Amino acid sequence: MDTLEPLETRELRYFTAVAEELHFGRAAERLGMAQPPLSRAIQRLERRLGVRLLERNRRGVSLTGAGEVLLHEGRAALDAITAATRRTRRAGGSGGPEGARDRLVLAVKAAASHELLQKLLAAHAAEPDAAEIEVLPCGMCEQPELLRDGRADVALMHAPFNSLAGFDSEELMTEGQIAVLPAGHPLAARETLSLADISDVPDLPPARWQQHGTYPPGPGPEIRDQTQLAQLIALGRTLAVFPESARAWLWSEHTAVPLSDAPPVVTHIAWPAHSRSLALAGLIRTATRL
Amino acid sequence: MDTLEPLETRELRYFTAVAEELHFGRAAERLGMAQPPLSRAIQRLERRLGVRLLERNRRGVSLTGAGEVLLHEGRAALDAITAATRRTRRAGGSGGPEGARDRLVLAVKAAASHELLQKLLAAHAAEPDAAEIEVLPCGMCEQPELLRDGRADVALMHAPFNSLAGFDSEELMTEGQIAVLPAGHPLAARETLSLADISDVPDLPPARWQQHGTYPPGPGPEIRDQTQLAQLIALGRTLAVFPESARAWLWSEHTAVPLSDAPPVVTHIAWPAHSRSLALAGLIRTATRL
DNA sequence: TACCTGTGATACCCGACGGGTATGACAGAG
DNA sequence: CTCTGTCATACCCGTCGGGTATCACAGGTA
Repeated sequence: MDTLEPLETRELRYFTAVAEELHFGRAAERLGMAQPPLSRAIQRLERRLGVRLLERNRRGVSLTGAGEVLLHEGRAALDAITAATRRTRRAGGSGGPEGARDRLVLAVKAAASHELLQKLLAAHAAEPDAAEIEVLPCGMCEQPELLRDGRADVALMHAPFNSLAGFDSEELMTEGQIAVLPAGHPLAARETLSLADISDVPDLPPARWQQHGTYPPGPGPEIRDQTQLAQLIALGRTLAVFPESARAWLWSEHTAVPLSDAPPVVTHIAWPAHSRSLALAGLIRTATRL
Repeated sequence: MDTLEPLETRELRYFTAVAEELHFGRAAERLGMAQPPLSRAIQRLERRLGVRLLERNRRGVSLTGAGEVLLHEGRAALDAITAATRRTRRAGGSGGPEGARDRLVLAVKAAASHELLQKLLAAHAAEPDAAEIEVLPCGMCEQPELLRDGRADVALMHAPFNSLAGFDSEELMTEGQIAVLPAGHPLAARETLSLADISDVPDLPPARWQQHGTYPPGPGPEIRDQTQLAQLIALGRTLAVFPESARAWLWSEHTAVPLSDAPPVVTHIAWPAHSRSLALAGLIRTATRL
């Protein structure tokens, strides 16, 4: 009876599609198949698990408690599977037979900790038998996702912006934060600022980053990347808060003022907790010795 | 070409079996199937990944580098899948429709932190809407495994014995360690001891715990559980080091002597980093307020 | 050398199941 | 009462997972 025969990957993919769309037709389309076999697959899954996952309410579909659990756990499992695929391909694919130099993919928030990254890469390259490092630039908060699904092996993360939950990590650097203001603005003349000073400046409303294709509400300008933000600051339309290392790429129309009470930004090197790769261990050793 | 069609769970199971046995016949037997289809499945897997996983050396099989990667990553993925199955079944299975009280499985090293556990369970039961807690006693080091494959949702772990890598955790308690000696032994008369004092006592060699069915080498007696250890100490054959809370279950033939230089034991409550369960959050809140 | 043994690979067959199309059942909007 | 949108059912087919029988080949062994 309770055979505990494991879920097949395909079933998990089907279920997450339906659970996300809450609509069999759209889910089937997304999966590139017809709707009836999808329905059957979900039914079979529910039968196998002995648990109702979806509530079919004649008009749309909703998740049961168990369905929500499976959606979360299933996503994690699917990530683990694609990570296994990617890392295996990477380990054996490129070079011919064994002996192919190990390759590590390092995910880095574009333009963040640039100097640190330079030093790290230089120091690592100087090591004998160092693995080849591929730098994967990424957006603000996607390092965890990249590590989880195997597109990256190791990442530079920035607390408190990235959560280190679920990863092993080592601290590399701590820095304060600065307010970046239009050079001509009255506040730019100050020696230091507090978060309160800049939280409610009427003529410099905080910019709104695009999140999942949509923008949060508010008065500030809408932006999609850091260059747009830099330009808007230069135009006197907004201000922003950055780690001190951002001074490296400021424009002449920008003025940086230290923030007295902003939480410090801690740069970590982080990797999946179960990693057992020698190449990774070498990189971490190099990083912690910087 | 590079369809990146995901690995099926079955293929992963087959591969890990072969990779562990390094022998197609035995692996097939373990999987309850015949050898030829297993061989074909592995070949197909290698073709799909475009990577050689096993080196067939006419006399036995060995893992390639990519094979080792897939073995590690695949185990993690399989754990994630069985965790998804277990937690989903648990979430929807027991009680009828929704509203069934949440249930959490708490893994605890048997007899460790007993008093803390008592207080935690009492405090939790006093909360309104508290989830039902099932206590799962386990051996010394298996809490991480239980959390990973979903047999448990949360665990009491003891640094530095358990590694917290890959989990979220909160510190609950710190305690010193004690040496537990036969009551009549000369060392038992001391006020305190150091690790050096007890590391090489000829008539009290450290006991050897069974690990994966086998015993490490050495002069000490072989044991399989804590009761056997307690008895051997009472008989004057060995000594042991425990956290202070072990005083609760000492026998009258035992004497506990504080260790001045043993690292403190820190009890944590730990859970999978991706957990999003309200019931779990409630338990953690209760625990940290103790 | 010749043979036996143990190993993984190949050849062939069958039944199960994943997937497609057509259609049904049913609730809600008009 | 019909029309529409939605998921379930019925039925068919091709693929593929699995089994049995057998092959190919390396190492011992007499």
